[in-house]
Amino acid sequence: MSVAIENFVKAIYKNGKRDHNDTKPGNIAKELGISNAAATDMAKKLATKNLLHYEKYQELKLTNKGTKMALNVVRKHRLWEALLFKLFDMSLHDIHREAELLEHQTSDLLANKISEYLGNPKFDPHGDPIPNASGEITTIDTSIPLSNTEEGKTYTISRLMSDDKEFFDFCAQNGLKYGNSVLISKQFSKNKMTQILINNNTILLNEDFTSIIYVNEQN
Amino acid sequence: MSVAIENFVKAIYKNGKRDHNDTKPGNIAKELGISNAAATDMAKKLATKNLLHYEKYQELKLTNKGTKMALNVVRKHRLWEALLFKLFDMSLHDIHREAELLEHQTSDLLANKISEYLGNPKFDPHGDPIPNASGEITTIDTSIPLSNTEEGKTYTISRLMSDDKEFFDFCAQNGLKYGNSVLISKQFSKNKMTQILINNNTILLNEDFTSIIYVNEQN
DNA sequence: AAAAATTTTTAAGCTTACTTAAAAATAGTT
DNA sequence: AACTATTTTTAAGTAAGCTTAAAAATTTTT
Repeated sequence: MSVAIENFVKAIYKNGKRDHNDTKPGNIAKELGISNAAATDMAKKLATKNLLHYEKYQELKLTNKGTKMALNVVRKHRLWEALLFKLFDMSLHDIHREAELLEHQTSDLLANKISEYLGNPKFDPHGDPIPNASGEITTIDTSIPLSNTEEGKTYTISRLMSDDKEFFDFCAQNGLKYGNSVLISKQFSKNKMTQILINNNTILLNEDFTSIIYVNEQN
Repeated sequence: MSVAIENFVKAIYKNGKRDHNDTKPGNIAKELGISNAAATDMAKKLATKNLLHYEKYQELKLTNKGTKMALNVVRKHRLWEALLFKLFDMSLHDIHREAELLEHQTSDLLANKISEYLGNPKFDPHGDPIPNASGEITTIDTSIPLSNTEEGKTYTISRLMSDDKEFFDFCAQNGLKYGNSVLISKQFSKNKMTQILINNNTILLNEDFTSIIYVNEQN
């Protein structure tokens, strides 16, 4: 299976996981930076390969086979992120970009070796869960976006759901890192801003950020 | 530049380094597993990109630009081999296969990070020299094939110049490994066999093997 | 040096993964 | 409900990197 196909099923998988699950060709096209026409073509083709269900004008739905393929690519991506993060001093954004390419050129054998070397980690450096070799995500995700947190409580950062360089640069500068603690100083419901205390610094985040930073409540 | 192009210049580079330097399209085609026609087409195309000099029916010759590209790919290949060898328990053959794919999906930045992490090694696990970031091979290779050694002398294995699984399996079983010592017990000039003593075992090698195992004399 | 064998080149054609442009269907707005 | 805007689909076309088959040139053999 080609890189284009792997990326296609991966895009459907990711878009399907989101709030407003939109997996119509146009959204997948946007995700991949290709034309809508190309996405429709590919969707039809992958339907014949039993990777997804295609019905005109409807959302694209991965079959079990398609989901398995997507999870296998996601597994390799996240294992590479974890390995590069451990070995090298590189920004999360750079690590993501390298993993985006390496994920398609990695045998199952190598993926298993990386996993073993890292002690079979359950999460990558963004806090995203790493599927196991069978394509299952065994961890239960109880985390919530920062936008849904309560004033005065303290949380642990569990996921940074983004690929964006500026976002990661901002995170790196402000200690917004997987595992770190944040205290919610104030929730401004009107303009959907959130004020947090982290590393003894007070910072103010807008919804763009509070919707992609996930946390778990500390007990 | 595409994977096909990178592999093409790499194949010319490798074939150009051999004894009977044959870089005509047919040999490159054989190396890459494509048709002669495809190799001729590609050669013409790469000439327009200033990667090689093409003259009908003549050997293909890399330009400086082409050589630089080839060495950059070779560098990434060998750095991956060195890294995988260090981190994981995998056969040299498997390591080679993974590196063959990863080499094309590796930024210069990542290559430099790998090199740095490994302490800027000069050789990969086969003993092949690793070009530096400028595409230069600074080491001087004084090694000779086992077939040219003298009876009674002891040598250090410096290179295993092969990609073949069976060869590596044989090497692994018999302690034929980069850095190990071999004593030449006997050279049979008639049938070009060589008897060596390694790890207290006497083994007999034919020319297929003695021509690709390189060694340095121990003083 | 001529004949035979091999290699290289040319030509035509294929598949993959795209593109743009226009037609058809759906979704949003008044 | 009708009109408008957007999205999806269809259709035609392109570039990369191959293929096979046949013609042209080179190399090897006798």
